[in-house]
Amino acid sequence: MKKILITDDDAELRAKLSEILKEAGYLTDEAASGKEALKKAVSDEFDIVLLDLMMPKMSGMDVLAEIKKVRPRTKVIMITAFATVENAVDAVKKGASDYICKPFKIETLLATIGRVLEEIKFEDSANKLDLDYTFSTLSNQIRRNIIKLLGSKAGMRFVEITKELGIEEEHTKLAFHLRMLKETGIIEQDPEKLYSLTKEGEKIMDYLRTIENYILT
Amino acid sequence: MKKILITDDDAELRAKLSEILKEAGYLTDEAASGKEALKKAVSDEFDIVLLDLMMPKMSGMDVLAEIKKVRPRTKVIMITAFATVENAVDAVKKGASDYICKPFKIETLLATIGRVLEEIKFEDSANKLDLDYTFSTLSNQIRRNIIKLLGSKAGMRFVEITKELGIEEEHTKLAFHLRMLKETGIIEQDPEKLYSLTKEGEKIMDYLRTIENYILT
DNA sequence: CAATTCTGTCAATTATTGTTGACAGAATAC
DNA sequence: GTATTCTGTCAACAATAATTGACAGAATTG
Repeated sequence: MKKILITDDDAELRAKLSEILKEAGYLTDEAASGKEALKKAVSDEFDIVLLDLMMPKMSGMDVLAEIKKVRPRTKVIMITAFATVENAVDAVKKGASDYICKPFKIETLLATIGRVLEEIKFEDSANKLDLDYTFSTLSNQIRRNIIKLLGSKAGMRFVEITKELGIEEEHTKLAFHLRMLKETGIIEQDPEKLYSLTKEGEKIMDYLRTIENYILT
Repeated sequence: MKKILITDDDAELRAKLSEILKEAGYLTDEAASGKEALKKAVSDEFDIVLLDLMMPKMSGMDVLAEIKKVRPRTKVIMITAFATVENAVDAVKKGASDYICKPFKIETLLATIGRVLEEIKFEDSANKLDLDYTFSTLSNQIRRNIIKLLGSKAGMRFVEITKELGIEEEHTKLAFHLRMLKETGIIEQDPEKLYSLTKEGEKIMDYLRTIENYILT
């Protein structure tokens, strides 16, 4: 069940939208001001936030920026009565997923929400693949050790690595994991056969460090 | 090759210790003050830091605390001429691995270092097992989704989970992963057959969140 | 009560991962 | 140049993980 936060200073409009969206199968919550919207978006995780630009005090644009900062994965749909191309472009640049002009038809809103939710699905599956790949790479001790080793010292030779890892007797094992890491683009070899982390590899080493510190503390 | 940082304001003693430790097969570096020691320990990762308590300016105890804060896995061996039980207890509480009184025999120092290194080895292997287990659990998409789902909503029934994950047709698959998660103590079931995360599971969900946020940003 | 849905287990099968020994060209040492 | 060490490949095998279909008791519905 997807969660949508409706932000508008017009209580009547909020109530109406809330009713319609609930009928359409969404969970809804309401916020009367930008400040309230921000507060709710931070404390609770919404899939979508509907945000009216022209609200007193905090401008919708600022709220948008703040929400995206704290909840990068929450999608924000801007709603405004005074549409300009500049505003729209600005909003999208700041991370808005879409931009609707008042007055709008309910179908327009529902269609927009549907489209944005499709985007979420797509992004999620892309991220999942990435995570699969990352976690399965990191689920092996030897590979983790290789990554850490090359992270602390770039450009090592084959023997050097076997020695550091204490697996001099099992060099084929090392060759296997090195090949794996090479195929997945985590490490690379220069013409002198020295192994180093790729950019991607450094990123993964960072994840590893993050988690290790997390577990150790 | 293990790296040891020797901290003492007596240059002669430092040089002597450094020579001995190098002969014993260690990499060494020296620091003349607590401040210098802290700086080096932060910028470089040492396995062991030898720390003299009675140094001008920053007290050894403070340096100890700072080092452990930044480098929780670096082991610190305190060395002091004025040993008291209180100091020793205090040092160990603050995270010192051992406590040696001046004057000491070289054999004592080497033995202490050897013992502490053994501890590191032991801790490392324990951590590695933990990491293996964590990563291999997380390397499966379905399990990650189950964990996230139960993290957002504790106490779900079997069908509910299949529906949320969109695998109504493959219920045996879900049963398999649920059993795995149950066996590894990540999730549990109450008498009404509702599934929830265990404490351990919540911890693992935290790791997952950490990494996901890391990857997404 | 009968029918149906829910919550599994189990065994068989398949897919994926990891290990090992045999072998060999390239580089280096002597 | 010869011997030795380094840096692999390859195929066979072993171990582990994941999927699937058949089945069944428990709970719920009607």
